[in-house]
Amino acid sequence: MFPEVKEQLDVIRRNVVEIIPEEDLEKKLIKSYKENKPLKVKLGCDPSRPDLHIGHSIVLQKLRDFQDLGHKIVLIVGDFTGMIGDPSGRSKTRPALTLEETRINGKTYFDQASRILLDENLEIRYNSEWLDKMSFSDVIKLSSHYTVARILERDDFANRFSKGEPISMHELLYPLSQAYDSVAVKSDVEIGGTDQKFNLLVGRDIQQAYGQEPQVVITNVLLEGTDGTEKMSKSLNNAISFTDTPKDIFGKTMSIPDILIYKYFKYATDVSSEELNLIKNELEDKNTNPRNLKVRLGYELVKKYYDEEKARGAQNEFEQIFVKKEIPDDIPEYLLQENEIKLANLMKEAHVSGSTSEAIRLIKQGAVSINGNKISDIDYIIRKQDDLIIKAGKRNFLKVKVKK
RNA sequence: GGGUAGGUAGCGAAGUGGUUAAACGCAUCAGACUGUAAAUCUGACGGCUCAUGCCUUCGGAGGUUCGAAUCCUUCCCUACCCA
Repeated sequence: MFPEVKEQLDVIRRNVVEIIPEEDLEKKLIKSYKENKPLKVKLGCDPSRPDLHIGHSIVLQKLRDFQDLGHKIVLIVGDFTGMIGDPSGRSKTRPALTLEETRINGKTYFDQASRILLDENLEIRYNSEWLDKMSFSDVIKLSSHYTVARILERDDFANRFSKGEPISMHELLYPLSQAYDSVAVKSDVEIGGTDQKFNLLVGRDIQQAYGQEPQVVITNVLLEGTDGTEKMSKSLNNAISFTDTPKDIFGKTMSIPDILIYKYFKYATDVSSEELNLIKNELEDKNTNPRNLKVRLGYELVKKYYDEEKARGAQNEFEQIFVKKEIPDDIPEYLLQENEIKLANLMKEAHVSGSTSEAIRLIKQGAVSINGNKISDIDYIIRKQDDLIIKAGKRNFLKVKVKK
């Protein structure tokens, strides 16, 4: 039923950062093979930020590999831990969510994750199921299995502590509760990003403390965001989300720094390893314009989350606006009611700008044009005549329609 | 319980009675340029029918003063030290 262990290991190793410890994984695979019993592979999902981005796709893809090999994956929605908020990589305490909010977010999470995962060999659990039922003495018992010194080994806690930033008691419980999830579902393997390494390892210790065989930990690459430096994150405004429009996925891709091109191809798209090699060669060739590879990358990403047609469309539209500087086909419309109105006011009305002041600023800066003619008069008045197209900045268009 | 240092625009961080809508950095937006929504340079960046004008901001509420982010009172919040 399962492929040979060696073959499985090859698939599992691909694109991951660390397998801790690798011998244990092999042992578990051998056992599973002999007993014809799938491994349980756990992933904790953070329901506080349900918007999945292409950085998440790396871990999801790895889960998919396990599914394809015939193993069982368990997604744990941290609806209960969501009330704590994982402090990983954060410098601040995160806002706690209500149980209900985390449930709603959990739902959105799966809708998006299903673009990569299979429905079979998939189990979804909410950790409130067991964590909410723990008594205070259960919590004390759990806490007794770990020490403060070890918790403080975690970089982000250590940093915050030394900088004198607040760390609430309940945050210290986060790694423990996540570890307890592993006990509750008896996971064989847990996967996550490299930033999760600490939490994942705590899972091993806690499982042992509860008399279980410790899980194998697999960490995956973290993808930098479109800014090229910070890790991709919705809150840093550098993420390409699953739910972004084809236009946005393409456009954001075009804005990444050149050095990230290969990494994005490798970890975020479905291109084959042969193609990947070709891309690598092209990138090393000084005669290649990296822009062309970015176009290809944008195309691949849109294709992955939508389809080829949308990918072509997004590419065409991008070239239309930015290369040929034409007006895109699909732009917002505004129905003009007044007989005459100041341009700046209209811009605010139609949400082209956030305020009249901003609109005036844009006009002053020469960013606004009507039907292609630049407007520099801040008091410019629009009269009810024919339909017209206002352009503010590079990609902000508005079609003004006149009621006939 | 005692003590000390703090809470400033989206974020970080100056400013300790007037010329401060508040330095600077990041983020953001625009213009130029380009290989592109990269990089770089320039500018803008609380709101107002843009005006050497008005209004609203410096944890909250009061107060002193011609005038307060700056002084006083009180409340709330955070960190650290001592117990």
